[in-house]
Amino acid sequence: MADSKQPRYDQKKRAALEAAAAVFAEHGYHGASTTAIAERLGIKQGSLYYYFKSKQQALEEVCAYGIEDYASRIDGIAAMALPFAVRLLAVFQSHLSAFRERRDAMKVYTDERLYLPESARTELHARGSGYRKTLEALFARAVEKGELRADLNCHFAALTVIGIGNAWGDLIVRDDSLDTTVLAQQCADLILRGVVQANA
Amino acid sequence: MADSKQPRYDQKKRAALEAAAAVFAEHGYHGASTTAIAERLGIKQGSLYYYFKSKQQALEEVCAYGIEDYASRIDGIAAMALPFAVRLLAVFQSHLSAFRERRDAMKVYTDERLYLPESARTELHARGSGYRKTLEALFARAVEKGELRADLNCHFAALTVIGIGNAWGDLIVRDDSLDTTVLAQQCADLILRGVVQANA
DNA sequence: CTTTGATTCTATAGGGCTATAGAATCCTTG
DNA sequence: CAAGGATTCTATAGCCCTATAGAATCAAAG
Repeated sequence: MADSKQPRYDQKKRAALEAAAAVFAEHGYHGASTTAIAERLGIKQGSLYYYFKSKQQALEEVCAYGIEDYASRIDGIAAMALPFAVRLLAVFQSHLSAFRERRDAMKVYTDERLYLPESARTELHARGSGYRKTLEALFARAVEKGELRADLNCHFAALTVIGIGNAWGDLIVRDDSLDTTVLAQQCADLILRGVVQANA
Repeated sequence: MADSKQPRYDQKKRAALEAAAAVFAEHGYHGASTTAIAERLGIKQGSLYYYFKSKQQALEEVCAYGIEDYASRIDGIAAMALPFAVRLLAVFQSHLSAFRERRDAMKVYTDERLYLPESARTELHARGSGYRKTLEALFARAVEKGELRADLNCHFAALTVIGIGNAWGDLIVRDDSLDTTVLAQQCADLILRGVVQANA
């Protein structure tokens, strides 16, 4: 009973989440209509409220879904003992593939989460700033070990890396032909070495 | 007659543009109501249509206003014969102060222009991709001169620089305490030298 | 003071949207 | 098949929104 019913519901709930993500991503939260989300799911507008209490709750869930695995993956990267260069590559790789795999939800998380009320944003904010802090610590440790310049501002560097990831994520979402693996390598390479001639 | 009337109109039209920019920036295009824009201007909702043909046209004008000086300034930078490092700093400086000086309009340009119909986006797109091409050429020339690594992907580098500028611009808009001069220096420094120890 | 054009106001048509309530249908299980 | 819960549908209340039309007000010029 509970075995056969739950999976069916969960499956459709997931589909509802993805439909909401897709419509939010395309039209923005305010520009999206519950009718459009329902249509994408193949049900009528009113039926959507079987899965979501309200439009706003749908946004909350899409945002949480978007950041979920993206945020958790960095802990894995931080746990491994690897050279900084490898870790940084992994960070970009993870960031960019999150945009590929959950493109709509990630886009919604980055672009639409502002429209949530303070209370709803708090939990999301914790995940997001946890990500930033972990990344920052990753830089700091590499500086201590002498892998990176001693004068590096780690806070600045971490925010910039996230910014680059989001900027390319935005482009990835709109261009399927972009190769995330190549892109991640280019990003890591740029941040590591800069653009100046090594012997200059 | 034409001397005394036009200035009065132009002044208020500009104010209307800035009111629209502020409300679009805060609530997004779809989330913004013409009532809110009018209220900020101190007039009634219906009166707004004396200045704008439609809500969409207001968005177009705000976007154009946002990108206007930002896009034109890079031509000045490209025209001057200066070392690449100085130019890159100027690019970041110009990009970030555009977000400071026209914060709302710039934010609207970057976040909301997608909601314009194709036709309206074409002209804006020309300005935007002109900016990108100029920046790309700037990188390419520096590579030719041996100032930068020969293996640098200039297209990638230009897009990343723009991405960084927009990412920090987003943060600047929401945090007045950030110093754009310092930030521009940090950005330029990071891109030029990277994070790795010079003697590593 | 009167005229004339510029600017703003009031009022409203017409539409779309969210959320709810209750009926209908489906599907499983006994 | 019959019962009961799960899922979807129909219909609608109630709200806010954009855009327009025509009246009212203001301000400069004669």
